[in-house]
Amino acid sequence: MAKLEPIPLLMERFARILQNDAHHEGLKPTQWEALRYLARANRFSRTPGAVTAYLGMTKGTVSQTLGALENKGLIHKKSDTGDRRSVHLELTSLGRRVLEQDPLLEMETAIERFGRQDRSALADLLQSVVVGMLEQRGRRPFGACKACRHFRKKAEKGDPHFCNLLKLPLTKADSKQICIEQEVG
Amino acid sequence: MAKLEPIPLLMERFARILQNDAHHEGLKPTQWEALRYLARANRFSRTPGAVTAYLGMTKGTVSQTLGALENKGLIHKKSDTGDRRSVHLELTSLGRRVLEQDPLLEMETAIERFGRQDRSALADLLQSVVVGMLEQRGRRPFGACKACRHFRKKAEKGDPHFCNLLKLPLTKADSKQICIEQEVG
DNA sequence: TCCATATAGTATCGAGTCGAAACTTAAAGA
DNA sequence: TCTTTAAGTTTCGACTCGATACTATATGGA
Repeated sequence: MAKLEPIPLLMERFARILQNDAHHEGLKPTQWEALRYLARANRFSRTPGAVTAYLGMTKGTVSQTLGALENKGLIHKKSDTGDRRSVHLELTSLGRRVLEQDPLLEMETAIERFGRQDRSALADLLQSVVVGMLEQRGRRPFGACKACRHFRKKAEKGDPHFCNLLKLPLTKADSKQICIEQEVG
Repeated sequence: MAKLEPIPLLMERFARILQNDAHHEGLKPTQWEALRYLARANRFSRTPGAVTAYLGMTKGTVSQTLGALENKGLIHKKSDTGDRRSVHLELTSLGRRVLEQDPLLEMETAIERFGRQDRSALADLLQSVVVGMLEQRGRRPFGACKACRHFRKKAEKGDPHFCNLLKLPLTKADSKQICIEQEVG
């Protein structure tokens, strides 16, 4: 193995490769990121505000990106029946189909060459760094609902899970998705 | 530690953080990348063509980015006295000063929390992934001159090193910088 | 020598990114 | 009710980015 480059520079090069790959299917890198997020976010977290917080950008920029996705027919906007200021976002079936061509999947082959141990070590270190950097910047982690301290597991078979923050029942699907409100235990 | 996210998604989030951080000092992310590259490239590799190959973008885009850096007074263009098609790029002293404010340096604190072993493991895995992805895409690694198979170490104290591809003598500084021609042993 | 071809780089176009700031509704609180 | 806060959109200007066309110079034959 050749001499190792500094970690920040490796990360920068990595980020650039991802960025370049993400110019496919007529979508831009940021549009892919928003689309991916919406596919993984639970129903409380599929709003322009949540996308803004997740991506860490200004709401104006995100509004434009979501507008572009809507124009392409990949997402659908629906205003909240309760709070009429807020908007709910849903992937369309076309949006779901496009996501199957996600260029980020290309990365899998470059990672498969590692064994389970190495992959797990890499994921562990990366997650530490990412969470650390998010904390430094005062941002939420956006982890899975079920890994949140507000999550209450169903008591008996057949019951729903429960979010103790929003005071709402949760389906199994909800609990697997990422949530803007997530707070680690 | 919370449940681990998939590696591609961690990388995506990481890349986004870097991208957002890179909107400082009046520079854009791509401009930082080009500036960083030019600070680390040896004299054979400080041309628009080399920057293009390093960043993996089209030459038109890179030409514009370099134009922006020149307008800001951070780099200086000089046409080659031999081949009058080609251009040599140099950082100005202002460019060097701006680079001291590089937002990528912020990342250091998030990495310092790890021990030597973890950092080294992370660098090792990352470099494997990056090199693998570059190979997949038919791109050059752009490693350090002295790690290249064309590199010939100086025979005696006082002598220069030598590049066996370009048939040119190399200073110690040259040999530490990154080279577009680099090929691993 | 002439000419085709390749190479280094620039210019232009159109869609999109991005932060900043102004703006529009709508909710919430005093 | 009046003010403040919150969710989103709109507009602006500089820049990104691939695609395409273009200029100028080099190179390698016939």
